[in-house]
Amino acid sequence: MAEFSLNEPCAVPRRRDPASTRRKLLVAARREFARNGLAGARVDEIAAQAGVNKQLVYHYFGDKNAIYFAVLKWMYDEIVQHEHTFNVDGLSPDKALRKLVQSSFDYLELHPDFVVILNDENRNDAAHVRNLAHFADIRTPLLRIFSRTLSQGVREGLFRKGVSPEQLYISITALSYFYFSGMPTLSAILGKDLRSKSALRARRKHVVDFVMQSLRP
Amino acid sequence: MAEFSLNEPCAVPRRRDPASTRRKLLVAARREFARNGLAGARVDEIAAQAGVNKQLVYHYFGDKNAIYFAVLKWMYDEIVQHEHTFNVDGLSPDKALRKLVQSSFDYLELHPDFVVILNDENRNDAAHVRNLAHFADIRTPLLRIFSRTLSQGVREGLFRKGVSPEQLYISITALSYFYFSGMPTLSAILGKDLRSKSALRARRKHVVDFVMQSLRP
DNA sequence: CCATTTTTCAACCAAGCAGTTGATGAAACA
DNA sequence: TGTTTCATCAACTGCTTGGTTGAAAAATGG
Repeated sequence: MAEFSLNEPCAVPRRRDPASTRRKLLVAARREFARNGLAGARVDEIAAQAGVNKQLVYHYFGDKNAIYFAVLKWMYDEIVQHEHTFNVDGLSPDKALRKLVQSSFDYLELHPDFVVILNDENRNDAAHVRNLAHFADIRTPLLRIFSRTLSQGVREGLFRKGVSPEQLYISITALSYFYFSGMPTLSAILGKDLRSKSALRARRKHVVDFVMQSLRP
Repeated sequence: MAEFSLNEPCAVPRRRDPASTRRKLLVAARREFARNGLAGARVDEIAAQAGVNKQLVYHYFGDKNAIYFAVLKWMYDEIVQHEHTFNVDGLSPDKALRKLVQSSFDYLELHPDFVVILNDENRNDAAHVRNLAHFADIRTPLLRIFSRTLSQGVREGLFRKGVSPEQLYISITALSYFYFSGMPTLSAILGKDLRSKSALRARRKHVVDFVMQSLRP
């Protein structure tokens, strides 16, 4: 009987490509953590989705927590990079704020993984985000832009006085974030699909209006 | 050598008290699910915290999912009951809304478990909440009160036109909910403790102002 | 007091899981 | 070409965990 092994070298021999393997693992991990959270995620599943052996998770990252941390750092870098592309120079404070609110809504719409992983991080008492703070100033660039825009708008008489930039930052984030983060239960409660094109458009408009109206002098 | 068993009847013999046992299990489960989510929660831990044998979880509820569902239903009943105590009759729409916004903030402050369990439910795509919808109309009473108050305020010229009650419901909830749900990461980012008395008071005031200002005609 | 039902429990099991081991073979470089 | 380094893998280990079993103890009811 002829020996026939599934383990012989493939017709297309696999190449050694550590960078690509690492990246594939990160992508798979992000999906898996988003779907199931840190506790619910399965290392086997991450490896399978990445199409590599489970041991490589340990080889490249150390353990489950370490790859989770790497995913978190990756997401954070993405956000900071994105926020650095914001350009509101030359815009009046109200136009600028409008644009910023829209941007933060759009970002969350395009990155559902971020929302759900951040939720998990919060349940875990931000243990890893706190750790991230050792590497970098995690105060997002957006907060600084908000502060500048707000105070400039107040000076120009476009916005009312007495609004704290930090509170505003939390509120603007909240209005968009909660919509996406609570979408499943909200959809169930309201009995409509909040992910539909029209629902998204309606929410986006409401959020912008709500903020701008609130800041009127 | 004298026999000495840890299993002999206790000095204070345990009483059979199914109702109390069930309740103790629910309380423990709620804590455990809040701390670790559905996937992360340990049935052994629930039983231990309740001070009873693990098998009682299965005896009274069936399986892990079933007790999770029971916790969810319990929380929901609590909320509905709480919202039924709202009484804004006789108040002008603006006073009424102010009171409602404060109440929803206060409720979340007093029920951190609720926030964190609802987050988990959302990550699970609201699978259980959807199920809850088979038992009852889960559209919360609060939504109806909002609707009435809003339209009355518009009629009386106290609020601007064109605000959808559903969007308003989402926004008011968002402004408070996100503060609590995102507290760990927000605290890390802003570098201050958002759970402190003064921070809570400041946020509460901001939320109320933010909403009321936004609704001005 | 005895039979029956309900509540409680310790011990156990099978499956699933994070993490380990030891080997193979491709690159790198001498 | 020989040696070293490192990416890759299959198979395994030990522990955790959801769930089961069979029976003792407490109430119930005659």
